[in-house]
Amino acid sequence: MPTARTARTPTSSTDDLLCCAPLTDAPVSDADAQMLAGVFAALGDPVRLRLLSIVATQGEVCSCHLEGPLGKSQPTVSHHTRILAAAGLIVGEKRGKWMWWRVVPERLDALRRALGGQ
Amino acid sequence: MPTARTARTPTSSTDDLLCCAPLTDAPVSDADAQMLAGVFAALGDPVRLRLLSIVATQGEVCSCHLEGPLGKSQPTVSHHTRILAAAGLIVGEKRGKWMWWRVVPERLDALRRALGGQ
DNA sequence: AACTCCCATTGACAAATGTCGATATGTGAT
DNA sequence: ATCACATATCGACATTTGTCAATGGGAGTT
Repeated sequence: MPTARTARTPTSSTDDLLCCAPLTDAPVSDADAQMLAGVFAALGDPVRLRLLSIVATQGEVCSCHLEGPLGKSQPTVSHHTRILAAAGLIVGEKRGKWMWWRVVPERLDALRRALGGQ
Repeated sequence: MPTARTARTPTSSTDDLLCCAPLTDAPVSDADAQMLAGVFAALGDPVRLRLLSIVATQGEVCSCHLEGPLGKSQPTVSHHTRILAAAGLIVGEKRGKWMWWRVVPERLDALRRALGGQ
C-alpha cells in the first residue's frame, strides 16, 4: 500500500455564512457534503438547468412562462421549481394569481466558492 | 398572463473551450444543459463530494486510500471514481497495481464560470 | 353566485441510482 | 507457476427520481 502525496496547505480561513469552505482546501465534512450534494443535485437535471437559466436571464419569471420554453407539463414545472427553491437557488413570491420566481445570486456565489480555485 | 421583466444584456462573448457560457447570461442550450447537468449530477452525491475533496486536498490519491475515509466498499468506491472521471472532474493513472487519482482544476474552473456571477 | 385561470398536491409508473457480494482481470512478488 | 493484492465488472436489490393525468385550492373576473 503506497503512501499519500503532495498535501496542500489547509487554508480554511473563514467559513462563509452561506455555505462551506472550498472543497479543494480541506476534506469537506459529512454534514457539508450532504448539504452541498443537495444543491448540486438540484443542478443535476437539464430541465432544471434550463429553468434556472431562463429565470436568471429574465430576472423574474412566473411559472406560466416556463411551461412553454421547457416543454414540460405544469405539474413537472412545479416539481422542478420546488426542488430549486428547496436548494435555495431560486425564491418565489406569489402576486395575485401568479407565482414569480427569481434567482438567489448569493447562493450561486456560495456554490462557486465551494468549488474552490479562488 | 403577465409579461416578462428586466431582460438583461445577453453578453455571450466567446464560449470557452471547456464548457459553456455562464447560465446567467443567456438561456443555456439544450445540449449544454445536458452536458452541464451531467457534471453537476456527478457532484450531487455526498460520497462523491467527499471523494473529490479528499483527492483535491491530497493532490494525488490511490483508490485503496479512499475506501477507508469514505466508509464504502471497494466496488462502490470504484463506481464513484468512474462517475467523477466520466464527468471530467478527476483523471486516473495506473501505476503498478495502484490507480492514482487527481482532480482536473480546469474542469472546476469551467464549472465556476458556468455558474455565472462575473 | 358561477366561471376561469394559475399553481400545488396526489397517485402512479418507468427509469435511473447507490450499494454490496461475488467474480474476473491484471500486476507484482515468491 | 503460484500466490497475494488492487481494481474493475457483473448481478441483484432497494431507493430515489422524473414525468404526467387527475384532483384540489386560491385568486381574480363576470
